[in-house]
Amino acid sequence: MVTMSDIAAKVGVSRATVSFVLNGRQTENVRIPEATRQRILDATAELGYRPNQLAQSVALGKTRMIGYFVEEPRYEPYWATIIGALSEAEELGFTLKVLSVKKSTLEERLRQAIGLRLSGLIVRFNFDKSAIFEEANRAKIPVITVDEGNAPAFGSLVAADDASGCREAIKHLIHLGHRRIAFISSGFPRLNSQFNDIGSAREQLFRREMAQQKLDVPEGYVTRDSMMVYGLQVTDGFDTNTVYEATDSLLNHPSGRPTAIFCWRDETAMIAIRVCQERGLRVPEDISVVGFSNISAARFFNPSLSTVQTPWEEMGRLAVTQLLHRLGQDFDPTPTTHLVPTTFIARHSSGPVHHSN
Amino acid sequence: MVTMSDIAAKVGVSRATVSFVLNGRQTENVRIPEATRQRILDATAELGYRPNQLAQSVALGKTRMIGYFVEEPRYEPYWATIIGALSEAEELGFTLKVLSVKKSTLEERLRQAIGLRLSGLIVRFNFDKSAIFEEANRAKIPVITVDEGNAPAFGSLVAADDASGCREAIKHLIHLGHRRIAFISSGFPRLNSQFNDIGSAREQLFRREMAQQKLDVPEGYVTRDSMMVYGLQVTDGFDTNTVYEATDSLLNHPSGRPTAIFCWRDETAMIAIRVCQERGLRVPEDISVVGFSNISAARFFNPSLSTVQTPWEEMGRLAVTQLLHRLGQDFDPTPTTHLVPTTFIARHSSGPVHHSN
DNA sequence: CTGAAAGCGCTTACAG
DNA sequence: CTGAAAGCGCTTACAG
Repeated sequence: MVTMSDIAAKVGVSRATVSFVLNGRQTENVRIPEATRQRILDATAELGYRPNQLAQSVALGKTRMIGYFVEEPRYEPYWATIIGALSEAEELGFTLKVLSVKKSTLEERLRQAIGLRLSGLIVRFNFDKSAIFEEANRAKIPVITVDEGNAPAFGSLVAADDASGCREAIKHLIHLGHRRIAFISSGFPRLNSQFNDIGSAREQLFRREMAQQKLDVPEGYVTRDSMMVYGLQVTDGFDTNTVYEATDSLLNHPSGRPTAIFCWRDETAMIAIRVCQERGLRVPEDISVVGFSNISAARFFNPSLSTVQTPWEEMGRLAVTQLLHRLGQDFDPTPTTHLVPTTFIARHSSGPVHHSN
Repeated sequence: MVTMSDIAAKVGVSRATVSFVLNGRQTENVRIPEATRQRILDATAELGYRPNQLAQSVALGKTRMIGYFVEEPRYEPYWATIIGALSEAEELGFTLKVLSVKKSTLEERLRQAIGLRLSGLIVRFNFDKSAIFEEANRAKIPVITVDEGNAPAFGSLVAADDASGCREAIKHLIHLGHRRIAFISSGFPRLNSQFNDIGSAREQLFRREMAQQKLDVPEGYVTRDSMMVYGLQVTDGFDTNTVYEATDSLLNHPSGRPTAIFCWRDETAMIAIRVCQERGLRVPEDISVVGFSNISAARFFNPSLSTVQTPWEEMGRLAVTQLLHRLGQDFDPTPTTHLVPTTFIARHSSGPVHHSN
C-alpha cells in the first residue's frame, strides 16, 4: 500500500507537511502555501493514497469504533436495535463492530473489544455483566445497556417504556367494548432464573393498568407460555404446545372465556390466534388478540396483528447518541436511564365485542 | 492503559522479551527461562495488561477484521447471512465489521474499509460494484459477493442454488396431485432495472422445471407483484395491492384457477394466502400456496407456510470460509462461484388436490 | 538467553 | 512556512 512517506517523497516535502495538509490542520504556527498544498493533494489522488486508520488510531490514542455486544442476534428485535445503532453510528462518523457473545465467549470478546481500543460499548445480553462493567470501568470506556428490565450497575440504560404502549392497548380494547381481558405471560422465569423476564414485567404493567381501569382480572385469566423463538430457520416443531395450553386454558375458563387476549409478545399472539381459529373461533369477530413488539411477521399475519410497537431502531440510535455524549465528557460510570415510549398499532386482530359474547 | 513498556519495567526486562513470551514465540534462537516467563505472565495479569491490537496490526501489517458491505440490513435474509458470517468469522479468530451502504455512501464506506486495512470484504448490494472491485483489486484484498444472481466480475460469488429447492417444491406439488400450478413472479424489473432480479430468475427455474415435468404453464398463469418489503417497522399500508391483483388474476383465470400457486418469496405467498381466504378459498383444502426463502414469519403464519428454504446463515459462513481461503494464498482476482443448495420444507399451506377442483 | 535498535504508519510539539 | 525529532504501542531480525 502507498504510504505517507511515498507521497512526501514524490512531492519532495516532509511527512509532517503531508500530514498537515491531509488533515486540514491550520494552526497559527503552520501555514502551507497553496501551491505545495495542491501538489500534495494531487500526488495523494494520483497515488491513490489511503491513510492507515489503525496507525492514526495508535498515534492519536483513540478509535472511532463502537462495540455492540449481543447475545442473540437472530432475534429480530435485537438486530433491529443493532441496525438503528449502526446507522446512527455511521451518520456520526463512527463505525460499529458487532460482537456476538454467550457466557462462554464473553471473556474472549471482551479481550477483543479492549484490544481494539473500542471507544465505547453497547451491550444486550441477559447473563452476568459484572465482568464487562469491571473491564470497561478499568479501561475507562463508557457502556450502554440496551433494553433490559432493570437498571444496570454501571453506565447508561436505554430501554423501552412498555407502560405507555400497554396502556394504549388496553384502552383500545376497552374502547372496543372489551371487559374480560386475559393475558398470556412468559413462563421463562420458571425455567431459568437468569432469563431476562420481560414477560413478567409486562404482566405487571397489564395488571396495574387493568386495576386502574377498574377491570377485574379473575384468577386464571393470566396464563404462561414458554415457547422458544429465535429468528430464521429455527428447527421446526419448536415448542408451541405451551402456547396451546395457555390459550386453551383461557378459552375454557370456568367463568367464561375472555373476549380479548393480550400476549406478552407477537410470536405468542400469532400462535394464540391459530389456537383460537382451530377451536372454531373467528379473530377478531369472536375474540380479539393483541401482541407486543411489532415484529415484521405481525403485519403479514392474517389477520394482521394489533400490537404494541417497540421502537427498536430508535433505541439503537439513542444508545449510540448517549454513548457519544458520554465520550464527549469525562469518564463517569454513574448509571442513568433513558426510556423510549412504546405505542399501540391497531390492525385487524382486534375488533369490537359482539353482543352474542 | 497499561502498556507493554510498563510490564517490561516492572519485571526488569526489555519489551522484546515481554513480546516474545506474550506471543508464545519459541524460535531456535530464543529461549526464555521459565522463571522470567512466569514473572512476566504474573505481571501481565496483575497489571491487567491488554495488548493494543491496533498497534499489533500496524506492526504486523495485517488485521484480522472482515468487512461486510450490506445495502439493506433490515431485510431478514440479508441479516441472517450476516449472522452466519459473524459467527463463522468469530470462530476462526476473526472479527466482522458491518458497513451499511447505499449508492451515496459507498465511496465513504470503501474509504473506511481500506483505511481500516480490512483483511477482506463480503458484499451484498445491488448497484454498481465496479468501484469496490477496483479499490479492492488495487489494495489486493479479496472480495466475496453474496447472493447475487449473476457472477461478479471480480472475486468469488457465494449464491443460493434456487434450482434444487424449486424442483423439490414442484415435485411436492405434483405428488399431491397438482397439475395446474401458477407462479407469482417479481414485478421489480419493470420498475427499476438496477434491482437484482431474483424473482425473474426463479420464474425461469419454475418454467424450466414445469416443462421438464411435462406440465403446461398457460398464458396468464404467471403474474407479478411489486410489493416492497424491508424488515421491521415498515410504514404500514405498504403496497400489497399488487399482490392482490396478481392473485386475483390467477383466481379468475379464464381457463380456470390453478390448484396451487408458487410465489417467488414468502412475503408474497403470505399475502396471496390472505387474498385466497378473503375470496372464500380455504388454504390448503381449496388451493395450495408455497413460498420461497423460509423467513421466520413463515412458520408462525396460519397456515404455516410450505416454502423453499434458503440456507442464509450457511451462505454467510461459506462466504467467510472462502474469504479466508483466499487470504491464505496469493492474491488472485479470478472469479469463482460457490452454490449452496436450497431445499423444500412442507408445512401446512400445501395439501392434496380435492376432487371437487 | 536477552537487550538495543530499527521498523510499522501515522501525529504533533518544537525549532528554525 | 517547513523539516527534523520524538512519540504512539507494538514486532522482529540482529548482535552479543
